[in-house]
Amino acid sequence: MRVGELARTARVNPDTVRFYTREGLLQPDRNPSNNYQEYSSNDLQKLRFARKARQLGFSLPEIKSILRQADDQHSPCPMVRRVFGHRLNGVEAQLQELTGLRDRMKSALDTWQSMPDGTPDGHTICRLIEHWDDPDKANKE
Amino acid sequence: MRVGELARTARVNPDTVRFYTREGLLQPDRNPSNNYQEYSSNDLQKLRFARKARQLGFSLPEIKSILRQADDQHSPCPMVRRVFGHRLNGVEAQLQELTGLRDRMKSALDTWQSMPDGTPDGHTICRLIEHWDDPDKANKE
DNA sequence: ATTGACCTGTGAGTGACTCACAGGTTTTAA
DNA sequence: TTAAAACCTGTGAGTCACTCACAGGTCAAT
Repeated sequence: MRVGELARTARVNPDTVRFYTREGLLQPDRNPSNNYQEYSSNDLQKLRFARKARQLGFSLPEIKSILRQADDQHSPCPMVRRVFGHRLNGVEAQLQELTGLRDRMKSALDTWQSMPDGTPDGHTICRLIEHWDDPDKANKE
Repeated sequence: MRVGELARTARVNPDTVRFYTREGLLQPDRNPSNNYQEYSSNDLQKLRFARKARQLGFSLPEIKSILRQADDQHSPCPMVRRVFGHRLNGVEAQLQELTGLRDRMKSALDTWQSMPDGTPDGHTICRLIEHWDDPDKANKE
């Protein structure tokens, strides 16, 4: 496959594929006749993995070394284990925080929902902002 | 308060405070004698709100207009409602995705845990990458 | 009076893309 | 067959939300 096809099947911007290739995450062959890049299904797997890993907060250098380790079947990988463990902690924390904030948003939206449409609610926003750290107050009159 | 104190009490980098001020999110008074910026407790509230909103994925322009609406008590705010609703959807989706990925990470880590330390596990990484979208397989022999 | 901790504005750097451009290639379809 | 559309190439610049560095001004404490 070439960039466009790879990008389409992985639902990724072609420029991202090119960028990852520049950065060495993907190492496609080259068609010597036209200098086009030729990606394998292995590259597709790597690309998919990279995108998921990015969502989890891994950096490109981290992803790159994980991918390198995977290529080299014969080396142990305490590093990968460490990075994974570390990231897992971060993800858990983020998840907790996000859940709390989501609930806060929801109740704010509920409050607004119960007001007739078009009602001036600068006050509600104000209260929301003022008591953002204090969810009980934000919901009260 | 001046930048330093505001930044300290909100646990934010002073440069971020300066940046938000440049961007118009915060509008401190100026001490005309020394040209220093003077922040109010209202600014502190706005700053705290802005940081939370950022975590929820609001952009700075979005936060800015929410803050503007809050300043202007007398205008309705269908826009704020819309932006909030929109963001809430995004946050929910992100939360769902993140939860799934977290579980995937956890089980991968469990698999690795059960192997003696230092064991070459390139295979596991490979399997993890190959079957990243297929959680059942990633955990099987 | 000097040190050190603050403040000022401006400009550059970061990470991870994303877009724009100029030019070469390949596919489609008239 | 040829022209147009749809690809590909590299490079460089733009984006967002910071973050750091710098050169110089201000202020409190010793």
